[in-house]
Amino acid sequence: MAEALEAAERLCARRGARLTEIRRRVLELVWRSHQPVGAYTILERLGRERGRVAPPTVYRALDFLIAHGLVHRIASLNAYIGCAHPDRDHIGQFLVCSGCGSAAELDDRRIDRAIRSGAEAAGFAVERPVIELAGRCPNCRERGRDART
Amino acid sequence: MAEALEAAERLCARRGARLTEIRRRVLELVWRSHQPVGAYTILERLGRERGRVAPPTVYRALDFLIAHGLVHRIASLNAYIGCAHPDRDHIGQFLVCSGCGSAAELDDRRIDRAIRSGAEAAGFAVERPVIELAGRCPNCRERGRDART
DNA sequence: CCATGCAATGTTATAGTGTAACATCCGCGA
DNA sequence: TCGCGGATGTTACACTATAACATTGCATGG
Ligand SMILES: [Zn+2]
Ligand SMILES: [Zn+2]
Ligand SMILES: [Zn+2]
Ligand SMILES: [Zn+2]
Repeated sequence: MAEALEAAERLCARRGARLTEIRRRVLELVWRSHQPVGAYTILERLGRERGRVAPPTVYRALDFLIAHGLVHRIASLNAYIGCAHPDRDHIGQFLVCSGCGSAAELDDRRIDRAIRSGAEAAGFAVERPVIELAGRCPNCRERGRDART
Repeated sequence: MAEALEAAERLCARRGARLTEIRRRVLELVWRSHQPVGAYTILERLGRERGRVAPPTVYRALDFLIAHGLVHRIASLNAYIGCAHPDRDHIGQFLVCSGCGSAAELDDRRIDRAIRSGAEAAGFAVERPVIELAGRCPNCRERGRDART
């Protein structure tokens, strides 16, 4: 996580983007959670440090982080997660565990190729794929733990 | 669309599920829209016919329709769309056009295989994939029309 | 130094999406 | 008839996100 922060610093410096205090703090909070985290959870945690914080503050920071690929949004959860490889220009593919709530990022070229060629066969040009695979992570799978869903 | 309604009737009859007046009406409204449609849009349209209708009425109908595969939810749009092949046991893969707002369902085995094998390689068992590909449909692509995004 | 312009943030209010909880109705079988 | 379970009605609320406008703060050229 510390390295994620450093990577973010470097990346922003290189691009001339300003990783301000708030943006940096939001990024930290996203990383600190080991699961995808909701905007209002961030809001609340940020509020503990800085007194009252309003939703736009958090959403603007998230917008910035997402625009720079430092954070991904997981639409099926309305939640946000840090990206471990913001340098690579990539789309996210997510493995979302319904047992423990964790999410891992996958970056499988074959999946990317399959969706692009499948879509192309239908005459469709993919721009922003949303790939979010709900299921069971290795841990939860092994332990046959009760689902949270 | 009429045939979608009939298919729904048959499917529910076969399963002993009750396609009640409201559920049927919601299904019609979903199909009548040629784009993915939001729950509150359905709510409003349903309200025109039946006087005041509250959100749970619509959400319950949608839950039923989704459970029986008659309707899919598109998470990245918070919207719902009718399924043309409710018989086939399938997951949905969607091509969502950011130009005209339309959405087409794709059912590409190769995509399904690619995601399952990719996830499996990470020890992850996929249960409910969410595949929503935002991009340009053939029409909008050709006409270089202005994006809505 | 000051003007001034632009990006970032603060602030208030509101829009949009979805559910909990409990009441009521209605058809069907014991 | 009585009771039961599924469907619907009703109210209230939780959660997610954005619009609109005010303010701050910093860089940059005059
Ligand atoms: Zn990533
Ligand atoms: Zn798990
Ligand atoms: Zn379908
Ligand atoms: Zn289009």
